[in-house]
Amino acid sequence: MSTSERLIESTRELLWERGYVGTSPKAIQQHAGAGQGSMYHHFSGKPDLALAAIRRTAAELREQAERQFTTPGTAVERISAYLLRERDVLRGCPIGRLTQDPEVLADPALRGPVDETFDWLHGRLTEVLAEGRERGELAAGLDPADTASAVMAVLQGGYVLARAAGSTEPYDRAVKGALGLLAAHAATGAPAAALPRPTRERETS
Amino acid sequence: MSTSERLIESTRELLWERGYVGTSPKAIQQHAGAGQGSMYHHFSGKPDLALAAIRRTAAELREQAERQFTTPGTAVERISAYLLRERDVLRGCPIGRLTQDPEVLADPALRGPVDETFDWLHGRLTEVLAEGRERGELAAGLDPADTASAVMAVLQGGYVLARAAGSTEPYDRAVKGALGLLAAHAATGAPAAALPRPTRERETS
DNA sequence: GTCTATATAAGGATAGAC
DNA sequence: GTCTATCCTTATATAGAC
Repeated sequence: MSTSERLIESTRELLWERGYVGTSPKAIQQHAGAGQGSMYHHFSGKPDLALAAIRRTAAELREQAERQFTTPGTAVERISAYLLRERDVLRGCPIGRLTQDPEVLADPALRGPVDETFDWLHGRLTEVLAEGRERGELAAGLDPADTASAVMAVLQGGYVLARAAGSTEPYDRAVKGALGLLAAHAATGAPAAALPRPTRERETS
Repeated sequence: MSTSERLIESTRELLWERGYVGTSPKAIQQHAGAGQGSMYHHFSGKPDLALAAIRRTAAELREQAERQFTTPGTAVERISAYLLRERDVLRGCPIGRLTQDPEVLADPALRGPVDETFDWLHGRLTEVLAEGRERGELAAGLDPADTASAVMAVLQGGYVLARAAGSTEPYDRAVKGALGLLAAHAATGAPAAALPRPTRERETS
């Protein structure tokens, strides 16, 4: 892997774990096994490097999410697949995390990918839910856009609760609770069966 | 207000806005209008001061939440009151925020109040929901503990989404979506009416 | 209790040799 | 492209006078 690649990957790791303020150029260099000059040769500084890292993380998140959405099955099944996907719960969301960094939010370039990622996700989830409603899988009274936001919030909030507890339990409960509510809102006759639930620690995203 | 009080209050503000790593003793002192010696006279250092600040914020959060829970009305109404309460959405949750600070999570003393606050909140919400189920307001199939986690997650996640978007919209949508799902899960005949929704920016918690 | 030195490390970067 | 030297600022205290 090239030095530039290693720098980006190291920055992704550190941003995820320590956030923007908590990540120093020196820490990145050491993690990447690169010298100062090397870093400042490839990138103009910390914000530039962070931008590259954030963009890549955002792109990866979209790819992974899209995989659950294009799965065959009912809307509830696809939403379940998304929420129940194996995740590194205790590390939290690498994109949602950036939301707590005032310097990230203050910089339009850094904030852009964060905002756009959630926007895209909301759009996709809304589509899936709207489709399910049209097919009669979900009650007509369900608002796809609002429900999509609720699903995303359960995910993001589940991470927060899990980190506070130092355990995935609150995350698992929240997902289970949300899917329970969603299944109850399914039009009569729709299966809305729960899928198996593998949650492991320590695994990329 | 005493110097020590001003230091604690300033720390609360800064922790909320910038987090633990992002908050320096110097910044606290300036915000409090206190000198270095003053701060180190009253507190042994940054962790000590942060502990006092976090404890107070946690206590305040509990008091505010308890107010919504002791309100008269059905379970869904009390949950609605809690979620729809006026909040400073774009500032996020002053306790949930700490969850993104590795140094806070790594220090049992600092992490304790965070963990306990969510634990307490989960217990209270579970009670409210269980009560509603017993009274026949909610379907028997609803799991109070899981649903309580889902409600908390919607709140915490709603903050995250709102900050990413720079707008309260995703938060409002998530809450609306969640209450919609919850209302649908109410036993037939229960009112589960939506309450008015005032969300303002810039207001203490 | 508060103020003013003083101190060591880290943050974030530039300059210029190789 | 990478390395070393150097620079200024901030972070986080400690020491001791007032």
